[in-house]
Amino acid sequence: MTTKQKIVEEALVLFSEKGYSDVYVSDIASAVGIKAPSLYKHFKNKQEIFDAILEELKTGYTEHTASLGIDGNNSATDAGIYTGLTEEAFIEMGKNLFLYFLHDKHMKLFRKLLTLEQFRNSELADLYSRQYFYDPLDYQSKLLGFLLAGGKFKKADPEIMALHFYTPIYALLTLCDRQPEREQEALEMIEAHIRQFNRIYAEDGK
Amino acid sequence: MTTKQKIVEEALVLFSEKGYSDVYVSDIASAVGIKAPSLYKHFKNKQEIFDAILEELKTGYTEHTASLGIDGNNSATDAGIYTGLTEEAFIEMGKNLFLYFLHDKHMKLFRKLLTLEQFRNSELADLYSRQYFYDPLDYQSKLLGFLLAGGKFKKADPEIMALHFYTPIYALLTLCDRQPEREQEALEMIEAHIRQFNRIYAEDGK
DNA sequence: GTCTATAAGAAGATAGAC
DNA sequence: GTCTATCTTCTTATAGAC
Repeated sequence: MTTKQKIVEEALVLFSEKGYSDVYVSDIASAVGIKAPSLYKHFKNKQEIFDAILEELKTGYTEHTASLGIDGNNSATDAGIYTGLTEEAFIEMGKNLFLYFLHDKHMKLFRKLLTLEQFRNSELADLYSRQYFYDPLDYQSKLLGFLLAGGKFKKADPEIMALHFYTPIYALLTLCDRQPEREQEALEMIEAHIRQFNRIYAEDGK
Repeated sequence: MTTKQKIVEEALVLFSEKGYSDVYVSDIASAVGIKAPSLYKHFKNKQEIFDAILEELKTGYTEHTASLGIDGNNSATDAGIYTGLTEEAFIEMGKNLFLYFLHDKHMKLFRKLLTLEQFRNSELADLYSRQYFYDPLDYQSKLLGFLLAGGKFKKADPEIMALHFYTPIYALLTLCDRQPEREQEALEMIEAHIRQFNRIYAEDGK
């Protein structure tokens, strides 16, 4: 890995914990293992390091969503997978999704960065909303729309159903970002949540 | 209002937008209408201003929760109110709760402050979790427990039911903190959410 | 590309007049 | 209690040697 890449990487770690202003150029340099002035051979100034992080965040997210087929192209095949799932497998899938969001290094760092900078940067506010509200809801609602069409659930608005499925996971995610020691408790709530979600949305009499 | 109170008030406004480090003592002084050195006649240093805000947050929240009866004493009477509600009134109540959280000046400022400082101060992390996760869920689950006992809903775990009721509202609240222009859209989602919540938790055949 | 030395300026805090 | 002037420290950034 080049020094330039290391700088971006270490800066992201620091910014995600303390926010832009409380991270000093010398902190980043230290983390990389060089002195602050050397850093200016790679970036014009501190802001340019932050911008490089943003670029990575944006391109990375675009690639990620494209691969997930959030544009809707893959939902049909995804639904094919889900319709055959048992409740236990469904729960395992929910937990795994939560754990991926929670522990994937770049996901976590970017999410915390967005949390800290959302009120001062409207571009980041928009990115946060898309990444942790609209896109997951879109994806889930398309998926649930297919399951609904397949008769797996009682008739309901798939968008609200997605809200009911996703927002508990979202709330627990932000809880664990803040207090990682609550992860076990969060996982137990997710399991109970999905079990009850399945039950209340199950067709009458099931 | 004393100058000291004005300082705390204006500092809160500024901290909630930009976070502790990006607000300068001179900014606070300006907002109050004095010069920075004058401010040191009222507070020993910048941190002491922040601490005064925290004190206000903590005492204010204690009083607020006590008045709401989050300790459980009032849930019975509250349930008495809710059992007689029509769906429309239930929706109106949900919207009003959301709007109160969203627009009440101190609620909003403190919430944004907690959001910005949660990763650097474990006391604030804990306060955030209590204030926007555990306490609302406790309150709602007690309330829903009474409604469940009254036969208004199908049998379910009231804690998870509270999760299903509250977390969509929480997610929309944080969305609107970030992007206030989405308030109308959020209100519409809350209405649709509560309608569907009532329907899926309704006893079979209702 | 990395270093030491240092400039330039910002921000917190104090001294002392009024 | 508020002000102007000032001190101190911290932080970004540059200069120039290696």
